Amino acid sequence: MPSNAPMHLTPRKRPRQARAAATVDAIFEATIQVLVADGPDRLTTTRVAERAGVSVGTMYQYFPHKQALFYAVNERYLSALAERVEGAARAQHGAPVSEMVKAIVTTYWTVKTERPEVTRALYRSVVELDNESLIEAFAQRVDTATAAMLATAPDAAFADLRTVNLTLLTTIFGAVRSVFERDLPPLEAHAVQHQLILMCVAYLAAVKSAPRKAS
Amino acid sequence: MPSNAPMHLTPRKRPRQARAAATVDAIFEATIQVLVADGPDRLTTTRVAERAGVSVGTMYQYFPHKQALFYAVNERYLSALAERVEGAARAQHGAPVSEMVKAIVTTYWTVKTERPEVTRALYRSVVELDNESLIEAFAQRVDTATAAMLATAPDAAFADLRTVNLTLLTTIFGAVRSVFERDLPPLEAHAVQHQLILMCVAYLAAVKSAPRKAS
DNA sequence: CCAAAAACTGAGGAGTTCTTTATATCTTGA
DNA sequence: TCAAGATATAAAGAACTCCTCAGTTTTTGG
Repeated sequence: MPSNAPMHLTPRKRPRQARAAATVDAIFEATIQVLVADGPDRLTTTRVAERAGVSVGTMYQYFPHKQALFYAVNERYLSALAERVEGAARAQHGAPVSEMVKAIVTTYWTVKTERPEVTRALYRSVVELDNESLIEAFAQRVDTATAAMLATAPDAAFADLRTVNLTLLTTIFGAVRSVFERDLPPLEAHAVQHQLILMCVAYLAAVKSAPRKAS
Repeated sequence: MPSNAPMHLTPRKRPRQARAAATVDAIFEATIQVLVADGPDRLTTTRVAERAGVSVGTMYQYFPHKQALFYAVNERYLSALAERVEGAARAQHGAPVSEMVKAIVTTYWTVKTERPEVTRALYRSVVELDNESLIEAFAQRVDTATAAMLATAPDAAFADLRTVNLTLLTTIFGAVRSVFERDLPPLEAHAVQHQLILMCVAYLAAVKSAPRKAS
């Protein structure tokens, strides 16, 4: 909730009464629903308000403008996602790398797949705004968590942990996104998930204790 | 150019005179420029026309509506991209898998990086429309090309070539996209590119001649 | 050279969308 | 209980946007 978001995107005021908190929640929920049902460019303030069962004016009491709403929704989502991955990473401290990889891939994949339409809708919506800080913050959190995890691996050490970790995450995030974009049928998606784990494990085995980074 | 695009997205008429061809080109170019400069949701018919140095009416002579224009631009781009990758794949028939991987990754990465702002702009814009058929067609082309390539590898055979190929491409496409999304600095981006090749090679080594697909 | 075909123009109608604001209603704490 | 603060409302203005069409200009082929 407390965020280093660009100021122009921060909420206008916070709900103080219970009623207001419920309203804000309803607005968030409505935003996602509209996003899922109508797509990012049919998301209008009126539509969201209507769906949330409040008037437009109410929305503008909490969010200075549409973008801020968008931003807040994505922030929430990414924050929850980061939390899950952080948890998974923490749970694997000291485990063999193959277990680590498996856990991270599975967790990330699972979260993204739990509500596929939402995932898809948000993948599409992050585009609409200056998402740099959002992505950055998310990446930072996960980066840190998995780097710390990898450092505790008993069966491998990495000369350039930072790069290895970055590559791993880039690949995992990207692969999942690709699968969504191509809208692969569950069977193939699942197969890819499995192969992705193999791939990451093979990669880590190949680079572990390797000199710097071979040119 | 002849495409199996949804009919409602097909061009209205084709240019017959040289002048008209130039106009259409200018419109394409302008679309990309506006996309780069102003982003997808500030892309308006007026703005594009203005930038292209033609009147709005002219645009509507060739494209039935904005979406069709969008679609055409992306189709062009993806088609060119597919062509490059196909070429690279063809050139590697019979080469060792490590060379194959290197060539594909490098080619794809290079094309995407040649004009980074354009790449970024289009990554953002594909979202705006029913891009399924677009992505599908692109993926299909590349899939076919790389599968054919991999089948000729002298130093490896794959029990489930289809899945391996799919995984490979999903990963490569995704990783590149991720790098753009995170806006990694050139140094890190380059490092990841290198690592990605290692990763793919390690993966192929791990699964080659393997039984079916290990559960 | 000239008529027919092709290409181009751009003002403006019809419809949206964002956001403000004056007003009304609800909650809370003393 | 009741005033003050917190919330909610909905009408409406200003600003855009998409797309059309009646009319003009350019190109082409004979």
